[in-house]
Amino acid sequence: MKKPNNPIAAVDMGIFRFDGERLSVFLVELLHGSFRGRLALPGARLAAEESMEDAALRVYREAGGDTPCFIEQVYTFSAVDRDPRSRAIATAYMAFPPDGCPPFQPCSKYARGAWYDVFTVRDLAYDHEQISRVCRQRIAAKLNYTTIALLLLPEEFTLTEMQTLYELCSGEQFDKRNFRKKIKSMNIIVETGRQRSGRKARPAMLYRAKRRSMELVSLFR
Amino acid sequence: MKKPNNPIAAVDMGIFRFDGERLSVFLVELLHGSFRGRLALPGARLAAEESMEDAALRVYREAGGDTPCFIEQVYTFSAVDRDPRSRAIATAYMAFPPDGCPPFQPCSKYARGAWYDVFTVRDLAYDHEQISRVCRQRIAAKLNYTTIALLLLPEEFTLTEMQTLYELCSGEQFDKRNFRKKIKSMNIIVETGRQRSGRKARPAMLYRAKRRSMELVSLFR
DNA sequence: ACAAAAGTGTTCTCGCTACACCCATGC
DNA sequence: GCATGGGTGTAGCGAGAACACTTTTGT
Repeated sequence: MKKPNNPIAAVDMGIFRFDGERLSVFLVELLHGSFRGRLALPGARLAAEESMEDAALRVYREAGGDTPCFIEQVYTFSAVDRDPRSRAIATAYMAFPPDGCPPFQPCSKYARGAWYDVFTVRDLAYDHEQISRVCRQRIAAKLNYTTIALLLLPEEFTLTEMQTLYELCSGEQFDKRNFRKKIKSMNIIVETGRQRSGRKARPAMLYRAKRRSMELVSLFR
Repeated sequence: MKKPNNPIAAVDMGIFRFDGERLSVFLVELLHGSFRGRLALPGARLAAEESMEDAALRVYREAGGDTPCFIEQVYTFSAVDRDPRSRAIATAYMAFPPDGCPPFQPCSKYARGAWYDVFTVRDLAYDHEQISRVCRQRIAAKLNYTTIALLLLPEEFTLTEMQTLYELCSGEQFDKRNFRKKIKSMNIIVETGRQRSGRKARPAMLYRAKRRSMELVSLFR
């Protein structure tokens, strides 16, 4: 019959941010284990009196964050050989830090941590490249029917930045006039009245989210 | 610090079918444990050398099925008190049996099994009512952007049956002419040429899926 | 002055919505 | 013959797609 050898339950966390130009994920360098020295998503074993959601928030803090402005369970990965040391299943979460939070400083269980472009990361530990890809796909999907973009963008953003986020995640280009018309007609953003200058071109209008929560809306496709 | 007390990993399986009138879920009566005598989704602990997907297929067979025509991971449930006996996390899967499969006969670990209307089931064991609801929501969501309906419908079906499925899951009514026009324009079904008679009204044309796999398409909303 | 990015409107097409009556069968 | 559910078409409207030039700033 089945062996009662119980796998370890763990949480792995994809922390994503968008700075107006690039979508990045926060990776840490592992200090121990067979993947020592490799980059990985922050993660932890599930503790006894802790739900996955609790564990996910703990992992987020161990990575150096305080309170995310968004967190969501993504998928559970359970391939038998995904951890060469011991049988482990990992439930992946993704989270976005709020705008203006201090730089992430991971706790001592990691060598260091830094942000990496989501579309070019390679050679992650475990199956974390796959996990990162699934998170990306989830973000891309949710851009089309929620206001998740407003949680990923900084508090004040330009419409060009917003369009860049959509284009990066969908892999296709949009017409500038149609994009702006669509977004403006949706009643989800307001002009701040302020402008962003300092770039070597005409300053852009800054906008902010009307509501800072993820809502279901019909956007593209 | 965290206690290394490792939770049990389990799979719970929502098996759904649609008979043309009602969406049903297969439930078993538990023989053991604190929920003895109660109805529950089929489930099992994850075995040592088995991925979640393997375990899900095993649970499907233990429930009396052979090979599902659709299976998908839905969500992982991990509330600390979801199992009063022991700390357990459950990854929920949903599956649909193929049309014409023999009636389900669950294995000896259950007292019996039967199909129950998804919208009226009550008093399930553990958090299985919640799991069943999340599966339902997943089905409702996927009806709008995939051809999952064709996997839930019998091999030959009428357009009225298909419309009933959409109406039950979405909770709203559709115009018959518009629904048929939309479905026919999508190039996903073909007429069989056969009709369904025996009802006390005009016989209905029977259709079948052009392809028997779930594809991404834009349908409603 | 020129390079760089911001900003802006109109036309056309196609898909969605609303809507009502006749048809084939069982009883 | 009547009750039941099956089947069909059209007109109007709104949303999405295609498309190019002017404006404002930095250097």
